Amino acid sequence: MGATKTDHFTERQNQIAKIAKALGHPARIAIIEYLLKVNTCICGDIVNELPLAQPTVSQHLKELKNAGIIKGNIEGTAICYCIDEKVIEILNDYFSKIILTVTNQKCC
Amino acid sequence: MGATKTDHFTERQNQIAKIAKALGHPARIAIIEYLLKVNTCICGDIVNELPLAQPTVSQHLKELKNAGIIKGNIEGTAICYCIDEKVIEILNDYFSKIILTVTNQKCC
DNA sequence: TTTTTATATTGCAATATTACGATAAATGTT
DNA sequence: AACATTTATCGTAATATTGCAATATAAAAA
Repeated sequence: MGATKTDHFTERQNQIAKIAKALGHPARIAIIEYLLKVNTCICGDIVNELPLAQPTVSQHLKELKNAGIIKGNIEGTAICYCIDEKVIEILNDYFSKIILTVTNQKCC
Repeated sequence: MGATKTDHFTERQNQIAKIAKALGHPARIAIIEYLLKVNTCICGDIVNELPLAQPTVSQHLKELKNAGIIKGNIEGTAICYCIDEKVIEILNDYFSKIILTVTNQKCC
């Protein structure tokens, strides 16, 4: 196997899992932190920031884009990347609700 | 390859990625949502809630436990599982900060 | 003690992910 | 046009993940 049975779960569950999965790699977290640090969309330059080869970084960027976490605008030779707040907001709302429920929980 | 180069990233980046990765599967999201729904630690019963075989569920529970997202207390024959708010709080804080930074960002 | 019930572990097949060298594609520069 | 620069894609090797049947383990119940 190795293939996730996505059709057995709700769309919402698959959505959250997809976003979380895209964030489930330190290189992709590092990319996001870099985009936050420069505090603007950055054109080029991401490859030099990471300890990985250019095709690997490109692949990670593709996955972040695919999950809707970042967006890229072509700007001449380079591509401008920035974080798409919409998706981060979805995650944030989701976990906020979890926190609320959990803290009201009578538990072990 | 297939192995993540964790030693090239900060401990923090690896920590966030690890938690996110554990949440990156719809079955594990479904488990968490079930734990929230019953609103208490649940003994047994998780297997019947999911459209997956018992060993598969056991494996997903193990991964959630390994990431610190849930904790399990042995209670006779069954095991009581519940969400560990500490880890969810780490994620929530992390994404809250991202949201704050992103919304202040002048971007494409 | 034997049986039942609940969960974990093992072993395996199918598929996915990670990483990178080589190469392609696209655009700006000379 | 020829070249340089930047990012994407292809191909491939190593490893990880997913899922389940079979089996093991552990504790309660009979």
